[in-house]
Amino acid sequence: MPEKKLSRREREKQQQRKEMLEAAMQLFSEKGYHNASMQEIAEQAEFAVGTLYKFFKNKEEMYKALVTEQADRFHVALGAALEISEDEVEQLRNYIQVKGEVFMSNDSFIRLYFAETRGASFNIKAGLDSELRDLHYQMVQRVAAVFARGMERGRFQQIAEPYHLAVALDSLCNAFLTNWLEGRDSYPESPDIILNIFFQGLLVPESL
Amino acid sequence: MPEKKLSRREREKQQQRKEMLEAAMQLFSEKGYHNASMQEIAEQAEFAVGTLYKFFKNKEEMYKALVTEQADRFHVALGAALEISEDEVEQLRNYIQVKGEVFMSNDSFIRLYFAETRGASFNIKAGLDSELRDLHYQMVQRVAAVFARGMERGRFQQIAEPYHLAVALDSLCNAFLTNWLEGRDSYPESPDIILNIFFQGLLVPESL
DNA sequence: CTATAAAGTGAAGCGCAATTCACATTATGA
DNA sequence: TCATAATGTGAATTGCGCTTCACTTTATAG
Repeated sequence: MPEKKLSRREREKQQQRKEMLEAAMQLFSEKGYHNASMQEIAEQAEFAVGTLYKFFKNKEEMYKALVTEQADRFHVALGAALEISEDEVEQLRNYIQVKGEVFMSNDSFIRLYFAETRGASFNIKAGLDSELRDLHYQMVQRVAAVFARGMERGRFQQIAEPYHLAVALDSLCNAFLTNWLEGRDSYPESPDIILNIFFQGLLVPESL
Repeated sequence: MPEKKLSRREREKQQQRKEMLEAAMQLFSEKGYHNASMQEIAEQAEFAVGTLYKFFKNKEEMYKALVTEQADRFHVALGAALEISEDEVEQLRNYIQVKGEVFMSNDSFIRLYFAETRGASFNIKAGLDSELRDLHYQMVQRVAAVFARGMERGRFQQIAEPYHLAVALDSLCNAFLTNWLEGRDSYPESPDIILNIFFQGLLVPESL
């Protein structure tokens, strides 16, 4: 990573860009892509509209930059969570934990992310949604690998395909996060609440 | 239900209305609310734009009518699925089954429904999304009641709160449906694949 | 068949918001 | 200090798409 290569001016521009994206993030997540105007974003960021266009070719590019940059950050964090431990259960626990932490501290982003990856994305003509979905798919595959390894090692029972389990785990996290977003419930303090649903069989063994 | 009260003309109008909504459904689900124009919808439905406005006050009302009518149908079907059997496991099985069936045969609708209930809904100024979310919430509560009753009767173990289990089960279905929508995978033939994730504990019991 | 009403049409009006660009302001450095 | 370039500005332009409504077509009934 080139670090100190940046002149004062360049750092300043980075900062401005960042502030524009922050304003955009807030408005897009509040009102959606089509209901947030460039005018508003400019005001919120305390720039003139024209200045936004010095940084971004158009509204769509701005939105793309916003979403992809955040999504990258997010996926890097999730990936790292899977690397912390060698133990499969710990890996899953960390995944749930980090996913919750990152989302809860970026609730503007979470709205956009869900809108793009879970609802049909209707904001942008093409490309962005499939790009994000691929990122997400890769992440699910990495989680699937954890399940697979746990099975190979005899740690997990083979109650379903690893990929299905990964989809299931990820969707559980999302469901609880959505609930939290809607203020219906809190995201579980402990990842174990989510893990338990997987790890404990619900049905009472038939004792005929 | 008033049935045969309709004159020929009135039946005709119902039919026209239905065709308009079908065209709208297709375009909204393909391109999203803001990218589907009334012009296009009119062409698709083989009416003039003006005629659409004889049936719907404006674009937003049309969209609302579309989504709420479909969502009602859908929730009625789901509710009925829970009534088919007395047995808790069967009730859950039917829920999963019917949810899959209804969605798979209305894949245009599923896109809109997910966009409205799972992503942040940015299409409509106010009201619709919260209305749908409430419907959905009530459905989840009904599923939660099934879990609760199963626990009371000693059929289920108390591995998590009934409401959490219901959220979990519902989100699993959605995750598999989303996967199917994206063409990554098929929705499980049998509801048991989803149920197994709940009913079988994943972790191998420690045998020290 | 004719008059009247009901239904259907689509070109034109209108407002909104993305984008542009001529100008103003600020920074640079000679 | 002043000339020049880089940056920032926001009013004006532009185009799009919802909505309207005067008109045409079709149905009804006398």
